[in-house]
Amino acid sequence: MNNHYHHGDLKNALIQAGIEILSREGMEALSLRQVARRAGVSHTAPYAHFADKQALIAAIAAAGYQKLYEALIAAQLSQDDPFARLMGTAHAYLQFALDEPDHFRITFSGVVEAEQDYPDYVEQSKRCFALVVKVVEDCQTGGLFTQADTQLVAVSIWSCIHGFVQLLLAKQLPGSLTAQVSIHDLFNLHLRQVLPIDNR
Amino acid sequence: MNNHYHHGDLKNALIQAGIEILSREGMEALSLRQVARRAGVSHTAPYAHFADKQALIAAIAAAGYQKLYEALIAAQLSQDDPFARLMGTAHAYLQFALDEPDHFRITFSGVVEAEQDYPDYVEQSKRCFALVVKVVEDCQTGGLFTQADTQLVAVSIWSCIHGFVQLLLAKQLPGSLTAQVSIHDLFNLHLRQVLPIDNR
DNA sequence: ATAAAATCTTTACAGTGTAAAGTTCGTAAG
DNA sequence: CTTACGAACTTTACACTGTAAAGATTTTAT
Repeated sequence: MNNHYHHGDLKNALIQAGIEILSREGMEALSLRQVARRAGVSHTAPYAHFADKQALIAAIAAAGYQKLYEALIAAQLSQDDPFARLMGTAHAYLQFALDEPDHFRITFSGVVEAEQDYPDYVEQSKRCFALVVKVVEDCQTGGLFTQADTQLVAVSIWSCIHGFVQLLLAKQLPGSLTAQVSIHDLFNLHLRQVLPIDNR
Repeated sequence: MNNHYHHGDLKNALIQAGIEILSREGMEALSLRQVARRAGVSHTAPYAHFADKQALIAAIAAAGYQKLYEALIAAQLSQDDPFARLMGTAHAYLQFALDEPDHFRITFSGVVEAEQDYPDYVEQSKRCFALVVKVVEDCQTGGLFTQADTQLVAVSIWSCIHGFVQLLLAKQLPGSLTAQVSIHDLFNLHLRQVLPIDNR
């Protein structure tokens, strides 16, 4: 019978509840007890699936990376031109951050301290970075980039978009810069470095 | 006599205590009660000087910006060449983040939600950004940059360094990139965009 | 069938943010 | 000089948090 025991898939329910709380009430409201409440279990039930709050956050962060990965994949598949793919990747990154600012923030918060303890999180992270590297490679093999060091170019591009998004979320950019407009300018500017001048 | 009343400069003592806690024990350990304990007052004494925890964090963040400002100023004064100043600025930014990672993080955490409620914080923030804009301007008037839009170039540069530092602190960059080495490469790469090719 | 393991609950405790009311002290007005 | 007041601080109180410990229920393995 349907007792309070054996929820079925509590682990994922907790992660999902956490994401919903982030979306509705923000980071401050994310507590183990609130998550448990929303999932309809006692406040210590999460400990059967997560060692501590950090572990739950790591799982939520991994889910954030996964969502980001899917958005990036979708953006890349919708474009043929390598440069357009790169641009679409940047937009998708920004869009995720704007849609789910607190989920985005917790994903990159560095709250996950001993990241080696959460292999899921590490793997999702690497997958995303690999996606950026790949699109950069495509640009290079397409003869678009003059720069040789793929990894360095990828880090440069990722840093630029990530920094922009972070500063935007933290409201540390001059108000005159609306997100949707300036991300395009910013990228055109940033990418002009690695492209032979003006072939787009 | 020296009763527990009228500490003298409790407000600043609390800010300093908070910074020390960040330095020694990290963000998790930063609580009003701990701060009060370290300052040698009761756990509600801070409420005479700060409306709530947010307000204390805003003050700590403002202090972080101030410290960053001083580091940037020092870096800029030690160089004559505009490009060297820009490079020094980037290094100083990174150095602050490496020296005091949690103070840096809380400064840019976006934890300060209603930032208009903390004019100190806003002003320190603007001062720092103005410093970046100024060094970019110097580069432009020195004929170094081909790009016209100073503000956009400044945002691009700031985003790149900030994103790199954030990703580094969150350990989201491939381990092969050691900070001190790659910040130089990254900046050479990033700045190559706005400089007429290869005059350094 | 029974033991073991996994999942969940109840109970308990120390730590947290903050509200409320009381205490002490500097200071300004009479 | 006194007195009253307001600022700075303490004590007390409460709801909430993370997490440890022990008990209850259900599944799984032997």
